[in-house]
Amino acid sequence: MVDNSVDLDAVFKALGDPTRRAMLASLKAGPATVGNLAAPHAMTLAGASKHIQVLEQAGLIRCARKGRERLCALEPDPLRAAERWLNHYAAFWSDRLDALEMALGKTEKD
Amino acid sequence: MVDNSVDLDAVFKALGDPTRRAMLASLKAGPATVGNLAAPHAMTLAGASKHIQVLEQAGLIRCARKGRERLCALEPDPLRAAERWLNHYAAFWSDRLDALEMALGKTEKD
DNA sequence: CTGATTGTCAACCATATTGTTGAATGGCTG
DNA sequence: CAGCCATTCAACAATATGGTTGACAATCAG
Repeated sequence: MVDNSVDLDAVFKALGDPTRRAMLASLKAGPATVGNLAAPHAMTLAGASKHIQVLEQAGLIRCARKGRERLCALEPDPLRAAERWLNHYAAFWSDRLDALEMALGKTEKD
Repeated sequence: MVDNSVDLDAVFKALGDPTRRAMLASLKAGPATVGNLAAPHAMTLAGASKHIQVLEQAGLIRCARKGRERLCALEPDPLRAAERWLNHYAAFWSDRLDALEMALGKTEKD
């Protein structure tokens, strides 16, 4: 029941930005500071900080002060929840690939 | 290579709206018309039509005229691409659950 | 204490998103 | 043809998003 309280809206919205997805990818290597996450992304620190807040609100990362820095780490639960949602579609991935053509031919589906 | 030309930005953005996710869920039962997809979602047909266009642009569905209706069907590739992206994080789902605490304790990660 | 580093906050701008209405299109039906 | 049905288009409004700047708070180093 780990991923019950996950807000898929917030999670998918957060994932819908390449900067944020890149930040998550960076965090696969381990926890990182805000400045660290911001560095590769030609934008101000304030801008990056906002992205990080979006990720944190979505529950995708968790952050905590460490001295004057802020350390952020990946939080896997929401990703798993998203993956689970997508998995409900796994049944389709085998067949049904041309559902549209079939439907166009049949007009009615039994 | 099926899911190569998939725009994850568009896909995740499209998934970041509950109305659109619900529409996709409806389409699991089989192809449906615009009116059909719109029906459960207290909004004008024009509004629903826009959502459907977003889904279509993201490649998540494919639509075609069928007489005076427009028939839409699930297109699984982008969902699979999204799932694949998430899967790069699967390695985390076993351990690393408290990476932040560990990092706070250690300051350096070797 | 002074000053540099790290990050956030508030205000602001430009653009995108979500939704509405009302008119228009395309297609079936009598 | 006339009219209805399903859908889209255009214009608009409200709000959200992504980004900037400049001021501020907190912490570390000397």
